Amino acid sequence: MPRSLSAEQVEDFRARLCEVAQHRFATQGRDAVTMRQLADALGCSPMTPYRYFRNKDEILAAVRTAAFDRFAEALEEAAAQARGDLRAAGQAVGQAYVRFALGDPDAYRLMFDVAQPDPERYPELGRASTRARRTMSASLEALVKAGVFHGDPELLGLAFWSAMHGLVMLHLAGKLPADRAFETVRSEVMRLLVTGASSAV
Amino acid sequence: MPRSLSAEQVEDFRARLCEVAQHRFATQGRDAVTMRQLADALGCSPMTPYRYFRNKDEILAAVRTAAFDRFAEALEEAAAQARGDLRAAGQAVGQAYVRFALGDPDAYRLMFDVAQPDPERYPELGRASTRARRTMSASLEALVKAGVFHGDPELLGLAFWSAMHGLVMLHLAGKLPADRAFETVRSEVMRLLVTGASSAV
DNA sequence: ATCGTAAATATACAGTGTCAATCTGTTGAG
DNA sequence: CTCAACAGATTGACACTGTATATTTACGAT
Repeated sequence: MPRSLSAEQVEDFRARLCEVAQHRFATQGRDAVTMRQLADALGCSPMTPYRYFRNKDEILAAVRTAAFDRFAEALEEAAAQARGDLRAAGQAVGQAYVRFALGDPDAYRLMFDVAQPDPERYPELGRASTRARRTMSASLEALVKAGVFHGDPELLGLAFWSAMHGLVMLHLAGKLPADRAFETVRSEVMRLLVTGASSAV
Repeated sequence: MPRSLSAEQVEDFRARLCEVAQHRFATQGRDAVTMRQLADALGCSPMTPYRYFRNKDEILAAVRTAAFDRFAEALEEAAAQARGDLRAAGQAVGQAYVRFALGDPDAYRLMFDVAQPDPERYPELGRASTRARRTMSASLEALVKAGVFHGDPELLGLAFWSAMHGLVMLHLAGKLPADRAFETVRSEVMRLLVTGASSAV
């Protein structure tokens, strides 16, 4: 029997490749990243990654899946942190959302901005994405059930998500005036949304 | 002296090229569109467009500039339509925003979703983009001046813009549940924002 | 030592944007 | 009418891309 890669070795190579690929995919877009560049960065030949991934898009899917999972974990942790107080938990999840987006803009862009040719080909990607969304809406549903917010919980969730997503996208695209302005705009958006959601339908 | 292209002929070719390029850039992204495809669609050789545009990115910039100008015009028209009634004018501009985004998703994506390598190289693009933004915030400022909304007008403008942008982006990306849902989510977002903005700081 | 085979590499191909050289066709001057 | 001059279109390269296929390398079992 010839030597064979251990699962550990395989995972190690995949991890090293993903670490290099994540930043490049996020900042330059899928097409601007070349297999030869990635191979150079890893010190291997251009075809070696093909032993660990079917093709370029599978690398992209792996990187995006990892981003969704980290995102979901951050949200879940925030929700768990302030378990007792519903209002605090909702606020914590909202803050975790933007904190993650600003702290790891590569991951945020990978999740919501980088286009993936055939997403349905990668079930793990769908699972991770669903996991993130589930946590996002859970705290809002709780607030409605508790009578703090009024309206259809799912609808409220989409509305909050839309607003936060737009805010983050404009910020990451550099369309918001200055850097300090982000927190200002964020709290303003939140003020409007919370005030609106708190008043009866 | 040899024959020379009239300004009209030049503009005609540029227009035909842009019409073909706009949809492709918007739906497939900058890199997936090839000069050879565009040339085929126009029935010319791959190098002919280079006589009318410096390179591929200049074509992209031209297409995006046109989109911004059409967008600005739609907003300006809506604002002018309901001149007398401030509240109606604000609502009209908001509706014109989403109506345009949904009616011409290609243009919306070109403006806010398609990445342009060196935007600062194309001053016309910046001008058109500024024109659109100016109209967007003007009606909101008027509402604040009239005492209908409360808060910093610029901040309110950014908040409304963020929310609408996020909503449209999620819709265009197919992340909102169903097709009918868009209008539902839109009015919910608007309900929250308007309610929040109407209450005193 | 040598054989079998997994892993890595080398080669090759059809595609890309676009530079540079070439060709085409119109037009004003003689 | 002829023809040179030159704008505009085309062709042919070149260095790049993703990746299929062929080849080489290197290691464990005999």
